[in-house]
Amino acid sequence: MSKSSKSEKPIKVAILTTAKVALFELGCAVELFAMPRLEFDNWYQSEVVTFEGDKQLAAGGLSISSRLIDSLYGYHTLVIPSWPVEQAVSKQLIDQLNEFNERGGRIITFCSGAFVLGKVGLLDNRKATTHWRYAEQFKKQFAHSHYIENSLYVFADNIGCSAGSSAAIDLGIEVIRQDFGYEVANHVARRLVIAAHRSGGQSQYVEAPIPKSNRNFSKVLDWAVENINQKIDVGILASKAHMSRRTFDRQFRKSLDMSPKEWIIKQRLKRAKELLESTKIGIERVSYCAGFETSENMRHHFRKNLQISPIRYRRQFKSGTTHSSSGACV
DNA sequence: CCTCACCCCCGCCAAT
DNA sequence: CTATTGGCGGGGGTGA
Repeated sequence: MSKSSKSEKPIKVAILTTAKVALFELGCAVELFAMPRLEFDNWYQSEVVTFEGDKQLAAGGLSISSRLIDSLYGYHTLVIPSWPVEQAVSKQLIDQLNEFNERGGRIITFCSGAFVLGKVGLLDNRKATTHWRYAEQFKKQFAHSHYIENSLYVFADNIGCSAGSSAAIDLGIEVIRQDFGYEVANHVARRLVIAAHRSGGQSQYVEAPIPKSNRNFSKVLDWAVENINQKIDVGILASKAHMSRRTFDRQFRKSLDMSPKEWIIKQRLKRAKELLESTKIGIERVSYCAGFETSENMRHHFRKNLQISPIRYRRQFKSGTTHSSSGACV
């Protein structure tokens, strides 16, 4: 199943509701995927759906009426905004989810929605996350899945989970970025009036309500992103975080489940992708702006991480859509 | 592709 | 006693 937004059919999205659905997360899903956005061609075609009858009771006595379906056939993406953690998943839904997954459908969950995937077994041997308030229960209940601490969202191989409310939007924006590119994602973020670039863009990688010690940690990441075009020595990062090199390495692994160097390369790739998608800057200069120093180096990491060359990556996104200036970097 | 100097990362362990 | 810290060093990855 391809994810191109060219002149093909729009991507069909199902947003699943259930009794006692969390309204904020449901709202996020609707806002991200179901708002009409006439400014974009081929925007998602989304529906709120349920397997449970024509009305669900939500908080505050609000009743929601959504389309009753008995199959996920025809949808490309399923969003599960939340799920009452104690509530069982019906046989029908289990079967539908398995089938949907095997068919190559994409599933993203917000907050407690991850419990559905857990119960179905789709998170076995996979990285996952959920709202921190369910973390302990989640780890206990789904011992086969690899719970990632302190991460706002995880998304890989067509399955994504995110933590609480605002992380849901971060995940949604990431999905939009993959489907429509960097500029469109930014545009949507702007319309939602959320910070697409929260102070340098990276505080999102560290869960917010964590006191002091982690504060400078995220500051350092912000600093790194702002200076991504330069050489970045891990030792410098450690000293900026007021930690020994060894402790920094450990903290980093614990928070982000990757090594500092790995993270830096990810950031460089991200920057390079942005430039390739939204500007016409030459490859040589893109690699320089992203801090790769040489284009061979960049090509190496593109191949390794994205299985595609920079040029081909750019061509993928050249689809008569928005073209912007030649743009200066730094 | 290869090669080589350098840098990173993580297990180990002693110290706190 | 356990938990955390941080120095060391080897093996492996990175970059020119």
